[in-house]
Amino acid sequence: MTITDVARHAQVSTTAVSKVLRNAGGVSEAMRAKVRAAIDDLGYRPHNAARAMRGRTFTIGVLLPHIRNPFFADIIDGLTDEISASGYQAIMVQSGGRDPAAERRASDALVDRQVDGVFWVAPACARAQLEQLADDTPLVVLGRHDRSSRYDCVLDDDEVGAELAVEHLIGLGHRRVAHITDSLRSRSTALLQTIRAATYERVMTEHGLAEHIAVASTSYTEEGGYEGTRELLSRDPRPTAIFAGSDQAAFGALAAVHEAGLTVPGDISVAGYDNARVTGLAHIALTSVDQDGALMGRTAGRLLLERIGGRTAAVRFSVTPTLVTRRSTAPPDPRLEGRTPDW
Amino acid sequence: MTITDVARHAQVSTTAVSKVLRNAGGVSEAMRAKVRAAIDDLGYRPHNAARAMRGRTFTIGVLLPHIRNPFFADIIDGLTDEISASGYQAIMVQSGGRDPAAERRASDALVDRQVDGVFWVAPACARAQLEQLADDTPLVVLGRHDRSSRYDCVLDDDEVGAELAVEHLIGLGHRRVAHITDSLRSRSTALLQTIRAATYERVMTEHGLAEHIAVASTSYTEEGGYEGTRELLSRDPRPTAIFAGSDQAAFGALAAVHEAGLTVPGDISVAGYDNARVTGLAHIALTSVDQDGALMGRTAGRLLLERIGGRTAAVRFSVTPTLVTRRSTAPPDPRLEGRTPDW
DNA sequence: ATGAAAGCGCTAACAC
DNA sequence: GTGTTAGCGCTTTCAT
Repeated sequence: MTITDVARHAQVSTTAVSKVLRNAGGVSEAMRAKVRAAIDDLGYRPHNAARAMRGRTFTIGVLLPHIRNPFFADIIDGLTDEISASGYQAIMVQSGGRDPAAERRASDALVDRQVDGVFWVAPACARAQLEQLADDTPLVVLGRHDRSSRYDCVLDDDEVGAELAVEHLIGLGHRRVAHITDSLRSRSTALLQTIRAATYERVMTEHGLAEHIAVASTSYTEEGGYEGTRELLSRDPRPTAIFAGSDQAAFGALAAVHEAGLTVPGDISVAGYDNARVTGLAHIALTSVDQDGALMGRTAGRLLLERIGGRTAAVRFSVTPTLVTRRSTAPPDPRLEGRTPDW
Repeated sequence: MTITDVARHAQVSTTAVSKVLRNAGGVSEAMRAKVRAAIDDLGYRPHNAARAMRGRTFTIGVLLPHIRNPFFADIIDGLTDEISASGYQAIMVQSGGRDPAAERRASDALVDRQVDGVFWVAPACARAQLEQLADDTPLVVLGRHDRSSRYDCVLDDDEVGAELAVEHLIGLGHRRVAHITDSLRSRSTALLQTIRAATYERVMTEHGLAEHIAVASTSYTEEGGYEGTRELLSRDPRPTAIFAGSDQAAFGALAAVHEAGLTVPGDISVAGYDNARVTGLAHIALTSVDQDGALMGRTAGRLLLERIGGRTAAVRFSVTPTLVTRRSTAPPDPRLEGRTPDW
């Protein structure tokens, strides 16, 4: 079942069919109707590989570090929603996130498959690699702070978000506020974990709490939050609040706190980041920085379609996060603040 | 950079290069070496679309209902692990899971992109649709119980798993054990949610607890577990234990229980199903039926590669689940069992 | 064992 | 506005 069959069945040329298929101009209404009828008659579907040889694949490649984070699901739902009417199909590939070689392979795999555009969530590679990719194919990057004139960026203001969380905890009366970050760093300050961690330190310092800065450098996963919290809890005195750099890490933190026989927020307050749609449904409703993943996903989809459509000027879309206060944060127990007086 | 460039650089024919590329026979060792050198020299990567026109795409299509379930992540990790050395690349597409038309579109999208094989996780469509797909391309299905001679099945024994969970709760002394299931049903008994629910009813009945059967039919998601539990808690007398058909639903259940001012396992025991790798790290460590997602993913990968390699005989791989007991289940509070005596 | 050449199904430049 | 036709890069006969 090829374009030739459709052309024969409709008694027209393959060119005409091709034009109708691509919604290209230069076809009469009558022609369009005839061709559409033939396509429906025959149940014809264009051969993607053949199209890829000369033109579009109508495929958008999505690179995700992994699929364990429900916040990514929010983003993808937004993207899918935005592109669903366009005839484009999103295909997702795991980039691994922590192994540069694996990440590169995943990116190459999409280029090799001739995707019409790439949506890359939280790339860990160097900016140069992104720009190189952007020269090949339209690119939208989510969650990086470095600027580029060759691809679009969608991000939230992580400095504002981290500040909201830390100010919230300090405002509740906490002094020993600890932080869990992701150990993956680049030399630049482009990675969101770097910015969240730096902001944490800045706000602590501004409040005269520099001596209480305590960072566990693990990862933004449940395991990372769990391990990081175990480490933080072993310090003396232990923190009374933990700002985890992601909700997943915060959930791991809750597990570690509970396992240590402590309560949240009685003994320790815990705040997260992302506020994925399900975060409010957690057993301990988690205080979290909200960055509207669905909106970011939708925007990324729109920007990518625009780029595929020919736009070359770079766009930077930044979401301002807000704090959603729930039950996992509360003022510290006065007895836990500072060392026990001597008298 | 095409195969012609490589051929010219190596001073051989394109045929020779093609053979080396595909590890086909009929090439001398010297030829092979020359060609490989040229490929390395030029940094050549085969053009996937061109290959797809005549041969393989070296791509495996994965259909997932969504990416919100960490158990799926376990499965995908297993799959990726298994196929990583084979030169195949997995691309994932969301099937939506609940809308038959969307599911069909997702499946078509993979066929259109000429994937060499499809791995379909928890399809909701009719068996006929699976067989039709299997006629087009090698297919491995995960989580369906209907048998077919045309594709391979990977599944766990959901009857055993559900029995383990319900027997565990009854064994602890619970009588009012409720169940949360997924409302998506097919006419056949092929869907795992149907089997888990039917087994729950069977075991309850066998223990003379038919009158206490209580099923909330929502979905296997956090939201589904939350809504289902709210409904179950509104009954009088309310259940003392809930067997949720998935861990995600169980997490939603925990939230609803907590929100109702009740405790787990003090007032209500909660058991789940799947035991994804992170389940043990939840704030309330969840009792769950373990079905080794990574093993299932690895097996699916192996079976698919075998099928792509030419096997046509159908294989059915079934995992026997086990119960992992954690802190979310305990004997019921005696005061909650039965109505208060009259004396 | 090696190479020449015919397509695979489509798009786009070009002719009418 | 419509049709003819030359490729896109690869695999695969079929000669040699």
